[in-house]
Amino acid sequence: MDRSPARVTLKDIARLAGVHPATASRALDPARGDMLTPETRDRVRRVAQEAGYHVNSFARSLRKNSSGMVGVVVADVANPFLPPILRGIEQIIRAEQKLLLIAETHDDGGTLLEIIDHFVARRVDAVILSAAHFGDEQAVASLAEKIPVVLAVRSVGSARFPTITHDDVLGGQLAAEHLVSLGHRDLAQLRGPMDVSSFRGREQGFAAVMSTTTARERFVDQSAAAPTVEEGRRLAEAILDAPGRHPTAFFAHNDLMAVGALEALRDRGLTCPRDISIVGYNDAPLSNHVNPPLTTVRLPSLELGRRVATLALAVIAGATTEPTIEKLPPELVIRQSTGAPSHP
Amino acid sequence: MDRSPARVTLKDIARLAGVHPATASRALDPARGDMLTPETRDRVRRVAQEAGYHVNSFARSLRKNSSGMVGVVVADVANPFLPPILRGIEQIIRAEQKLLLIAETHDDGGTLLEIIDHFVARRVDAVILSAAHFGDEQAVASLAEKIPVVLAVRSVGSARFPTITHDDVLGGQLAAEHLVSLGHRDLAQLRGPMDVSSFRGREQGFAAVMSTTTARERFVDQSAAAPTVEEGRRLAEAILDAPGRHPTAFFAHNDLMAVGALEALRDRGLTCPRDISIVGYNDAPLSNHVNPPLTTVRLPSLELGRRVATLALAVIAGATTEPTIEKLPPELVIRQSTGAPSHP
DNA sequence: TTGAAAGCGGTACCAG
DNA sequence: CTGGTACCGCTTTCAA
Repeated sequence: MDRSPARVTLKDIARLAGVHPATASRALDPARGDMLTPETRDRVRRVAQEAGYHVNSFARSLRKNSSGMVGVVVADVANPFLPPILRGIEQIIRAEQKLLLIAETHDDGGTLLEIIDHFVARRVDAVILSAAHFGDEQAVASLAEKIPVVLAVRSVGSARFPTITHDDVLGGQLAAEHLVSLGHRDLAQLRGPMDVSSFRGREQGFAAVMSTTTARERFVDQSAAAPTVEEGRRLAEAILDAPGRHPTAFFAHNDLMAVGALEALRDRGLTCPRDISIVGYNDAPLSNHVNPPLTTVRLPSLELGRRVATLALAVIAGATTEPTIEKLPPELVIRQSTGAPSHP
Repeated sequence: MDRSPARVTLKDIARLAGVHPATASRALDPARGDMLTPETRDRVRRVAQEAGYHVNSFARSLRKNSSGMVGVVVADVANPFLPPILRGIEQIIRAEQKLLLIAETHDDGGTLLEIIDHFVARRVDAVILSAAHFGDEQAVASLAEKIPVVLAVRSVGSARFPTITHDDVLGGQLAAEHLVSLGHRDLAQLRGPMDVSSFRGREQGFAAVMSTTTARERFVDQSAAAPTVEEGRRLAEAILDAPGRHPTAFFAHNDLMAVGALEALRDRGLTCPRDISIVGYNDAPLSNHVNPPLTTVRLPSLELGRRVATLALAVIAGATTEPTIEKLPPELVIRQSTGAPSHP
């Protein structure tokens, strides 16, 4: 396979069509095509077509100083709630003829910095960051000096940047209210990583409801290092194995963690929801098929993706970057992992 | 936010360091750094560091005619077996200081063509294609004339291109042998889209075993339009609602389809595995937590990602593109959705 | 409406 | 070891 057939350049097309490169450039640009005689334009286009011409996007980008790419930073592609967000973003971005550059941090600060460097070097038109931690404000600020940045899903704490998240506080409230209204009075949270705004919000929304009722929240001093099945199991075990009565309900900050808690129950001969009710978060795929089907909080992720991409486009276009922070409302999905406590 | 602080260029660094741009260029390139006096080199590097210099990758790429990016085409990011593959690819690619460009086809041929165009225009160094259909051979061939292409997961049928897949035929065999050895004699496949090599392979592996035993495979004329829960349910329903006795075992070409079949059983008051055993495929997240936990076929996906990326790198480096086709062996994971037939 | 020329920011080659 | 120079392919003034 000979792979360097000296690619066709604009000059070639110009020569073939008997015009100046500048003219060829105009003919091929839809926006400026009508500066030419239709004949010239069509001739050039036809020649380009036949010769299999493709612009060299480096040259174009170098000249225009814009890459036509939008960078997306996520913590972990494997997180099942991301795909709908990515899809929403992609729908909007592709409609603009731009391409998506996706990178993963694995929640590592150093990797985030590296990725930012890459994105800056590649002059992406904007960065959509959905992997922020509370500590990342500096890094984001310095990035934002160079490239438009939009925060998705997770905020950095302050409202310095345009941000679109799910309303995690409301989500935590919904979970708490549901459990309290079922009659639970002794509840515990299985908390996700506390340096991420999403989990912090859920924690606060939940706690806020607790403080206005006769129910009380079990003090748990640990939180998950990552929102995984293993960590959910670990936290649940710590609570279940503590001396004294166990709580009658768990609010897990994530469906995977909820599943981990389910495992811990099962190991101890407890059943859900008879002994302990569990609310998850995200409505991950198959969470309606685990045993028992999970009561959870569903997020408008596709919509979030679309909005965040639209916002990014607006910022690229130079819309005033009022640091809005918009929160999309979640929805409680009641299934079979929650019920009234059996010994109230 | 002023976003055009006239970015620092190599010329600026050269001026600041009192050297010629060409020298600055050499100082900043690790590969050519030792052509200079250590003092000059370090001075330039320090200046660059302090000034916050980043190469303009367009300029570099224009000159080098290489983008430093590898394009990955997938059918659907939401498919839960993709993340480990992507992770494997990313590990290898990032180690090479290259970036990943990810695009989705949604299994649409037109979209594939568009994406290919984008990738060609952006001069990605290589394309890793894991969204191929049997009909795509032409498109791939024409792409391969311009850019190194490596096929992942799905082949196009012929062995014209370097390809690394899972061994789907073996996977189908494992499923069939397992069910037959449990005593099943009347079995059916819930087939995935038949224009994708993976599903075709599974079908053939399964059928091959059938033909060497006394078991027989129920004729089912439909296959899934997409490997989803809904399609799995639809196919299962068609079989269950057909007149006469139903088979005692299903081989679903995908875990999601298996879950759909589970739904269909439940609706009809049948239970798994007592009435019908089900084998899934992929070992998707949570497939060990559905009810009952799925017997399935596990794929070495991370490994596949790593190999395919390594292969892509080799092809970029100009290694002879002998159109190898390598197949990674899957593994049967026995859980509780399979058992001996109750009325043999 | 079209052509000429300059330059985007680097890198590579040749000379010194 | 370093400087000079040309040029990668395209877009964009400015003139004609």
